[in-house]
Amino acid sequence: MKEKSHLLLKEQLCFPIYATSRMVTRLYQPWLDKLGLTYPQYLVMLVLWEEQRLTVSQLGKRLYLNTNTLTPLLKKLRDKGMVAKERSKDDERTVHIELTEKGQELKAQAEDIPANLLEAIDMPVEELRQMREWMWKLLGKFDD
Amino acid sequence: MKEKSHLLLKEQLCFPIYATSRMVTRLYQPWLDKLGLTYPQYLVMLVLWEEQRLTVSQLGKRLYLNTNTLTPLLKKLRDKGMVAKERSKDDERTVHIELTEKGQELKAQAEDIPANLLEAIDMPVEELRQMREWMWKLLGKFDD
DNA sequence: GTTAAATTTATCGTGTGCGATATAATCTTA
DNA sequence: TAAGATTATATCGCACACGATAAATTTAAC
Repeated sequence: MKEKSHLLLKEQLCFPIYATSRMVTRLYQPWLDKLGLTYPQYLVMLVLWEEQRLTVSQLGKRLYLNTNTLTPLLKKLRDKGMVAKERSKDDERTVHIELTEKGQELKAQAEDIPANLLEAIDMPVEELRQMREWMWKLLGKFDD
Repeated sequence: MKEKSHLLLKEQLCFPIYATSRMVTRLYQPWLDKLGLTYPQYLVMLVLWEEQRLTVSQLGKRLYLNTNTLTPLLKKLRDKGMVAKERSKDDERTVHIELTEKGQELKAQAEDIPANLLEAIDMPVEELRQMREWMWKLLGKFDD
């Protein structure tokens, strides 16, 4: 008996995650444009709005991003006046990233974004919550 | 009474989708390296293994990708000898993408990938199935 | 205490994604 | 049937991601 191939696009888990990720990023665009941020830059700001000040590698751990992504991205955020970079005096290898006043103020303009996105996505809140939970679980498996 | 901010990273849906997408792509890497494919290239091959021959825009619709992504990607797949490009005779605007024999043969080497990924992800099948279903539903909302 | 290993950030090269625009071919309709 | 709209693909520019490597600093081993 011939076995069925498991290579159908519809059967993959990977593909809808990948496509949904890009789709969600696109949904953010109109709001992020108003803030002058790209989507990954917005993620960095989310973390900083929670923490105010942390090192590049701490940021990387929170967002699962390496320095080869973060370094140029942070440079752009600094150029926009959103963050300040300061090399630590204790350990000259580490660089602290800190919100500027301008970056702090931007938070107020971002407060509506989550609600607007929820509306655009238009799915039952419980399903979204469950998806979020499962994906965090999945991410947790590869925290190293 | 002061309202709680909804800008916490843990509360966002967007972020785990984004991070999980990159994480899953990383999990594919070792297997895709053996095939000499990148992840988006693999997605194109998945579609072609189902359809054999279709136009650039049909591919784009299936994968939610535009030509500005597909054109250079298809050029690379052609350089690797996986696909052939042929401008249609009926309508000279359209370009047909077709599997080469080499591209066809690569499918056999890919057959194990889904099972290996399932193992690596190590989540209950039912949860994965449900996630997949919800994400396809989400994608469907923005099919235009 | 000197040196090798480890840590932290930065740099480089390749491959996407995607908005904006260009180009060429086809269709439409007055 | 010819101008204008539409369609299909390609090109360009910018911003990630990420593997590989480098550079600077600190830690650890001897």
